[in-house]
Amino acid sequence: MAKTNAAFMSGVPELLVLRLLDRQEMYGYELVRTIKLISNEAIALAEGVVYPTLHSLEKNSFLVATEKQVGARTRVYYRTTAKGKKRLLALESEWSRVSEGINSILRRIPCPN
Amino acid sequence: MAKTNAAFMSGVPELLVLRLLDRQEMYGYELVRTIKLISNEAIALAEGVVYPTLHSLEKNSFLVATEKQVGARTRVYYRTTAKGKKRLLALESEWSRVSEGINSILRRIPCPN
DNA sequence: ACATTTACCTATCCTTTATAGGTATAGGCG
DNA sequence: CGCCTATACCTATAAAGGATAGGTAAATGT
Repeated sequence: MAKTNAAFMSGVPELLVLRLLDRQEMYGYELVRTIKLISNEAIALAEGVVYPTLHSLEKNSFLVATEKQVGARTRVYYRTTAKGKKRLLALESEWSRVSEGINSILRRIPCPN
Repeated sequence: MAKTNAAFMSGVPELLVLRLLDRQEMYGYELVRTIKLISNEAIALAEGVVYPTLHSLEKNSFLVATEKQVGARTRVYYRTTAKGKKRLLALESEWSRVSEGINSILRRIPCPN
């Protein structure tokens, strides 16, 4: 039961997964731990969120999967495709557009009333 | 048919509506225009999003409504309650936590491979 | 031996935004 | 006057996707 991130999470799993996999190939369980770690515990995506995200991204050809044997165990590594890189750029620009829009509203000094 | 903001919008209508109404009381239609304006067109919430948000916030006692006659027309003004102000603080802190978590991941310089 | 961690997965729930309508008044313009 | 646009409110339904809660199995630690 991962700590939940109530609001502001729509689109975030897709963005972060694409971003990390664009840096280097990783497997699902690794993504879960890494996102939690490098966001300073701010974002904890449950496995039940990450795996469906990976499958959906793969289905849309944003990612490709490669199975690797590690001892007797199989890991499924993912990396971004060219299409996935384009998708990532679009999401990043969407993120900066929206988050800056929000921040520009939040930054306004409240009226004293 | 307002321009749509595909992703990254969960929790945003509630946050922005509360934030603006905490500054000064406003009515729904005014919120729609104002949010679009002061976000530099980055965020356009349709009326079909704003009105249900207002009703839901009012139902939860985060807002109170006051009807005002303007000529022969009725405007419904909303302002935050004490409970709404607390809710706003919680959402703001949640927003900064999540958005900083995301940005701290996006900021990482990509590996050259 | 047993519990925990690693590693994968899916089904269902639930929230809530998006879309697409609808009503009615006010105001500008030819 | 007649028409269009802007103002101002509203709701019903669709659609998406994150949250939760499961489940399997191997590896590792105690």
